[in-house]
Amino acid sequence: MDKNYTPELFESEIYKKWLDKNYFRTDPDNREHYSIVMPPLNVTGKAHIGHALDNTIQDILIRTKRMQGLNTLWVPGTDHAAIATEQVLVKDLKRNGLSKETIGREEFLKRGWEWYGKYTHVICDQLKKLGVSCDWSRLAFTMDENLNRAVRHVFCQYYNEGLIYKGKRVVNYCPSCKTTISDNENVHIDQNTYLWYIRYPFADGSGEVTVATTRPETLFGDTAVAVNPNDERFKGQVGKDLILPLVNKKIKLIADDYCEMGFGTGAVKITPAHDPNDYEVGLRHNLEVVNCIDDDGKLTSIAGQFAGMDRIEARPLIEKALIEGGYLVKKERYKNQVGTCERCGCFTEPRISTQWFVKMKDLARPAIEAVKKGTLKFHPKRYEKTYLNWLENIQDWCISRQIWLGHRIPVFTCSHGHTFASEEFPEKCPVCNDTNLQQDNDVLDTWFSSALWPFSTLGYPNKTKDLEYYYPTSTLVTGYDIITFWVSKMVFSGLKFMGEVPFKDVVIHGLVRDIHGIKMSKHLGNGVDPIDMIEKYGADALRLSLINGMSMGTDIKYGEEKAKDAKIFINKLYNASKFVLQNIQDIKIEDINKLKFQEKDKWILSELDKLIKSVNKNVEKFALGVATSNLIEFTVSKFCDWYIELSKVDLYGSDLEKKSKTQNVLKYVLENLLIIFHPFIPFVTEYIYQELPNNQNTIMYCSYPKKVEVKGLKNNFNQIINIIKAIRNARAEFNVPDNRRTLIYLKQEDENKVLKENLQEIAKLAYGTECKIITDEPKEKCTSIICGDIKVYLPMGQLVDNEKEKERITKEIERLNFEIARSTKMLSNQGFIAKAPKELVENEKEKLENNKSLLEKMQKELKNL
RNA sequence: GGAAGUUUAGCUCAGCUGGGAGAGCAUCUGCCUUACAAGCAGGAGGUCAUAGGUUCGAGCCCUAUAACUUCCACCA
Repeated sequence: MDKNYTPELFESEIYKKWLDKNYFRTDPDNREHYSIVMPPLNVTGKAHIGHALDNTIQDILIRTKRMQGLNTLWVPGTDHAAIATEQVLVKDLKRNGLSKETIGREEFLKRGWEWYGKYTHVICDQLKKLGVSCDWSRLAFTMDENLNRAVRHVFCQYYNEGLIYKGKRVVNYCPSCKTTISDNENVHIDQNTYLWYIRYPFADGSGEVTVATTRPETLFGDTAVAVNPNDERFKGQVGKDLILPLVNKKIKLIADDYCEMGFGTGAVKITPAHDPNDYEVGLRHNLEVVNCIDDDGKLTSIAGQFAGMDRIEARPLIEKALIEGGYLVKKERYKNQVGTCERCGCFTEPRISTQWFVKMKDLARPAIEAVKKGTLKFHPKRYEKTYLNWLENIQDWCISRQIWLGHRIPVFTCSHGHTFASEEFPEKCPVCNDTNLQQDNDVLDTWFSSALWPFSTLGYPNKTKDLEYYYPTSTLVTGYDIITFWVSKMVFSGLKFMGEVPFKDVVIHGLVRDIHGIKMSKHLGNGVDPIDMIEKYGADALRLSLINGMSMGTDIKYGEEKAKDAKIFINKLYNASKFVLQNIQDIKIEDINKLKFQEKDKWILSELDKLIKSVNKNVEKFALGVATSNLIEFTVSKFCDWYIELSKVDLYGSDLEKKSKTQNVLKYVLENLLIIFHPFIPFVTEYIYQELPNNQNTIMYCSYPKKVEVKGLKNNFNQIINIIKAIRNARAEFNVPDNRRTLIYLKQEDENKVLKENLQEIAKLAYGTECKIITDEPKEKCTSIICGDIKVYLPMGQLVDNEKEKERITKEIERLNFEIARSTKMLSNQGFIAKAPKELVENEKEKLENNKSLLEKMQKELKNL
């Protein structure tokens, strides 16, 4: 082994071996299963650090369950990310002076496939670098033929059950992406704008009504002005005609509850084509719908001189025209929220259009039930609220998108106007046998296909073995940002088409932010590239740095330092392993159960036992960050700091039996440590494991321990640790440098076997030349330390001076007095005695007694000086 | 407008069903001890956001307040 940990030397080689040996591959059998479907990765670009986190969590769960002997399936997959990919392609065409329309739908789709073919492996390769143990033979893509079939099948079923309908609605439309987007993709941002107060004169010249608006440019689409029916100010005027400024056409003053009396001027202009509320009002009052903004976000011919101008750019000109016409009453600064397109950031337009919808009410109900009944659990639980809140206020789902990439809506119309949905491409109209069929032009929202992910990837709509065996999947891991987007849709789809929830546990993790807590973005350039981190520090370090200390569901502040720190720790583990390996070359492996342990062996084994149990428990609870800190703590503070140092006494000693025993314990502890660490840092653990004698082909299939399989681990080793620590303390207090060794005298009140067994260990770890048990006070000048029943004398010659010694003891006496006072106070509290658990009271009493006797001893010491 | 989260050492965060405040990094002191100087040993550093309450006992439970963050929502 190299002197230091150098992951680049073995990570890719190990991954290749895992792949070559087909270790990730699995098929149904008679074992219990554990399955995860990977949230599909967008084939638009590189993996980011969020992907690294998401997939590390999944890999940890999968590897653990695999080692626990379950039939473990992890399905990887990619998503066609239609809108994003289409944008990239369109941009590309534009660069070459082309457009979608010039090359046509077929050619465009062909280019889409080329793109997917080219970039799928890019993102998959990046995941492989991370060490993910998913079954690559099942790599799925939302536009694979089988998944397409699932989409069409589901669509047709919805359609035939009347759950899908075509309807006119005001939807969010992005003029730059040129498609409808869902409410989820419509991001509201704060905006500093103005409120324009515009005068609408009555047609009969009997006065005017002033309305306030944030969007003067939609004025051209106004078809009414509304006031509240109870508003006294407008009594007798409702029903009269108003003149629409700039357009000079007549519109009515109507009364509708939608208009709130206390707000603005009490009158609001109604633009049914460009505002969802106004549209509703329009329906109630049978108003005309006038489109004044077209597909490109430009004003239509109704806007007269402004026709053809961008709606935002036209605003100041319209304002000018209003002023000139004497219509503008005033303009006030105003703060409000506007919708923007999540993808391109430009202002979205609420727009009336014909779209396809899924009726949600009935689908949502069982999905709500599932969480309420606990068949589906969120971790942490608080995210159930996000989920429930959304489903309980569900709107119908707009599933049509005006783009070309993706699943084209399988609805056909014949020349006689018969419309029907068909799973396969139909030859003729089922009603009139007409063969002249026209397919709907729109494609489906990408989430429509991802909603089916947990079963479409397992073979649905075919009744496959995989589907039968692995569905419902066990755990879904994803970020809180797509609970409503995706998780909820999978749940109602799973319940609807499979009759069961798609997964039992939903593990929600937070977002990875930059070191200042700011969201990483290309725009800000504050992103951390996971591949960079892997190249610099290794995949294991990246994984560990993301997981360690993470609290599930909470955002992570991440900086390169974390990867560096993780690498430093792994180096430590690597070196400890190197030490063990170097010292067990001549090991005679024995049954660990048959060894007669020394106290220190029992101690480390009992610590290992605690560790294993706690890691088991925490992984079960998805508290992965706690599990890693347990693992690190054990490795550094138990194994390295103590046991390895202690083991040197026997390894370098002349007692061969002790040496062999120690070798066996070292191997046992290291091996178990590697195994429970493996899911978190798979590469280095496999690498080291391969160096161990008597191993299996891979650590991946070692059985994951539930506890240490050894009896009789009770030990009294802590007193030795305490003695060593006390000596180190005392030495530091007298400023004795570590390289200056002294004799150590130990005086015991009673015969102490543990002490006798560990004299060399104490000497080694407490910087002694030798450790002697004495019966009388030593003659040299010493400092003395009281450690329970043991009194330690350190002959430190000149360094010991009485004043300093007095100071030290006085300090200790002060501390004891404080402790005694505290205990006494507690024990004299009747409430405490009566109500606290007995054990606690007993403990307190014992502590008090101990401290009292220690105090006595210390006082005697002080007197002697 | 509704909802959730966070507030603990200089920094990043742990802290279980209430029972003497923890880790890592940074910092200070001493050490190249043959696994590791990417290291070892020791130290300093906290009114657990604020104010009340419940309790024998509160970082933890309850109520208010403040600051920050996020999600949801059609108010011109």
